[in-house]
Amino acid sequence: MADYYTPGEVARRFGLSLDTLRYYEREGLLTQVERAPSGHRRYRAGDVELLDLVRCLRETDMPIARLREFAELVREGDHTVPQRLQVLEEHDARLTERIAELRRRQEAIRHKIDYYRGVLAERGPEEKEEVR
Amino acid sequence: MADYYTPGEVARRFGLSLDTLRYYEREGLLTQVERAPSGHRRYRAGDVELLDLVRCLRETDMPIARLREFAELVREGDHTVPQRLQVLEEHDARLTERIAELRRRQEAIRHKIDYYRGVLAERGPEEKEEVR
DNA sequence: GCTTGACCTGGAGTGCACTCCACCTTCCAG
DNA sequence: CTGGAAGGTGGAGTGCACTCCAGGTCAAGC
Repeated sequence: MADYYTPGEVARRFGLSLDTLRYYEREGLLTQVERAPSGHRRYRAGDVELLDLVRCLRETDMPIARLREFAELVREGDHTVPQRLQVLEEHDARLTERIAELRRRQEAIRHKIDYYRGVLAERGPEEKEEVR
Repeated sequence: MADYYTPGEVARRFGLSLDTLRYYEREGLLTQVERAPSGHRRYRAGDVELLDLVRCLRETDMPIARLREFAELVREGDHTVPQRLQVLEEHDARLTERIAELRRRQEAIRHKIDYYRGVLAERGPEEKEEVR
């Protein structure tokens, strides 16, 4: 139990494949990951923390390109906090809008469901014989 | 003002491109669309209604393959209403789960935003001079 | 020492949902 | 009657986010 995580551990923890993990690194979504002398990756707490945010943003559909920009800001240092904040605030707003849209669409779908239920309720009774 | 819509009208109405409209038809997401003798498509009220549902399901991320299955049920006739209902109910449940997940992720993102704001508030005051 | 499982790299391949293109026909306002 | 907009077809191309693969190296228990 050292002070770092192996690729396998990280992959399991976040439900990502090793390939995805490496892909994210190649694409610059993580700060440079340390290596053992053997070349094996060693994920530190900071890597895991950033990855946690990355996954959070990915699962809310932030595109890889935007995530890369964000990761670049992180790499540039503490003076980019205002820009990072802006990225997150904008994403938060998008997310609010997206959730609202999904809710609206869900409403419409539920109306359709109700309509179909009505159809079944109306014709169901007298067709019970016929159908079976 | 006839009792049908042209492709352009339908595309504008739903915010889809003509290519997408034709693509949906090719993929079997619509019931067969009528044609004028010239070959031009004529969308009837029924087509528009189905397309409205299709778009609703697409914008809530139902895959094309599943939409095709649904459209096939529609083409098979009224006796498939129970299956259609099942498809919609399942999608509704998925959607509920998806919305809940987005909300959870949004919570996490907002925590990060608050954290960044804290960072700025703490170091901001004495750096105001320095920064500008 | 050897096997087995985890890890490495560079690069190719995949699946999805469009999107674009070339080239031809049809419609309709002036 | 004509020019431009709208529409048609088949097929190729695109962008995104992975995902897979070959052909190796490394670590650890027996």
